Amino acid sequence: MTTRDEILRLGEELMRTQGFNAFSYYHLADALKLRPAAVHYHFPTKDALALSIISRSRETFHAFAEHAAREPDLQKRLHQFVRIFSENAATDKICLMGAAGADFYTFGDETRAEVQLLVREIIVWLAALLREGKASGVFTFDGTPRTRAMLIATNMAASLHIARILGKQEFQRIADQLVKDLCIPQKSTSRRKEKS
Amino acid sequence: MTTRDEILRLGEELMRTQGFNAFSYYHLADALKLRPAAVHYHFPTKDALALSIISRSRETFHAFAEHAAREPDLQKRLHQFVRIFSENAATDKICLMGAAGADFYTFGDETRAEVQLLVREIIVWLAALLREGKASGVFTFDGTPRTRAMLIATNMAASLHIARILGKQEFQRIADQLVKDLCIPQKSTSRRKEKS
DNA sequence: TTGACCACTTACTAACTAGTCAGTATATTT
DNA sequence: AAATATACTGACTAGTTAGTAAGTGGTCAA
Repeated sequence: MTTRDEILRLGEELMRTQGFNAFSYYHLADALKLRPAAVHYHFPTKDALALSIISRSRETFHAFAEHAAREPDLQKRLHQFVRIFSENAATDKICLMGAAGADFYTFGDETRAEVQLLVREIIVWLAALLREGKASGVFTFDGTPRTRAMLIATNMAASLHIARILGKQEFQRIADQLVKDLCIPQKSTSRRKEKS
Repeated sequence: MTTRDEILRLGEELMRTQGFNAFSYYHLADALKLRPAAVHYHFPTKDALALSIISRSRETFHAFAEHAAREPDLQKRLHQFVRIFSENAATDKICLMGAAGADFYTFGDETRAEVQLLVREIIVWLAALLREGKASGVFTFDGTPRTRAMLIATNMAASLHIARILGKQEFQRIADQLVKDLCIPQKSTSRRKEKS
């Protein structure tokens, strides 16, 4: 692992635990046994670092999407998505959407655009999963796949905050109900509902 | 309005726009035409300020709850709750739950406890509304009122992040669908479903 | 009118902040 | 062997940070 990658990894971790404005180049350098100037060598400004962190996270999500595409069971694919957040809840991290959303107005234009791109890609991926799942009768929901994707994404993002504040056990409660809502068309009847 | 109140008001605004670690006592003092030491006079440490901001926000919510209790129509009461967030979306603010959740680990123990109290109170209030609404046939949902309250609270909190990142119009989409989910028992059939 | 209290200001500190620049050791290329 | 590029270090700056301490002007009560 290169120094650049280590800075990005630690930078993202600090961003998602303490917040982007709660750590400095000194913190990064100290933890990686470097001088602060070495961090500036790789990322001239802190905003450039933020941009690279978001960009790297986009690539990570692309890799996830590619991996998830090999899973034919759409319900399991949804679970893979939920598991990303579940792992974050376990390590007291919030997601980049939550972290970058909070620090949004301290970023420059380019970085904001990158955050926008990341969120859009997540929503688009999730909406496609929901659309396909609805068409094949695996998922049931009202409204457009995109709106439903945003409801699920917001559930996941903020449940990481709730997990920090009220306790980790709350995450699973939220996630389980969310999946239930989508996967059990009619709980009290056995009839399957199909629309459009 | 006293200086103390002005500091709290501005502090909360900055916390919910820039983030708690993105403003300083100098920023507060400068905007209020004071010296930084005057801010320290009212709030000795920054964590004491955070505690007071959260505490004040709890009182604001208590006042809201008292006001909302006078509304007999539960659907309208839900709309009043959603309107709080709608106003925040319009002014590019995130809610205190979202802001405090992001900065959670930079707070001291007392302040964290106060954040926990705030979130718990919101969840308890919302769960009570849902329970009452389900019993009277106004709302329909699966799972416990508390879990459903957390799903709705997370939708509201993170939709403010989404509104910043993707645009304000996204908030209303999310809010409308959320209300629809709760208030329209069966969209394609006219049968009412009751459980427990 | 004295004294006490309140809400500050002035002046300060020590630590930290992002960011710069001139070097330097090491490897790679020519 | 010389030139070049990479990945740094050391030393630095100018500005900002939270926080302190001593003093000041005003109000109010005894």
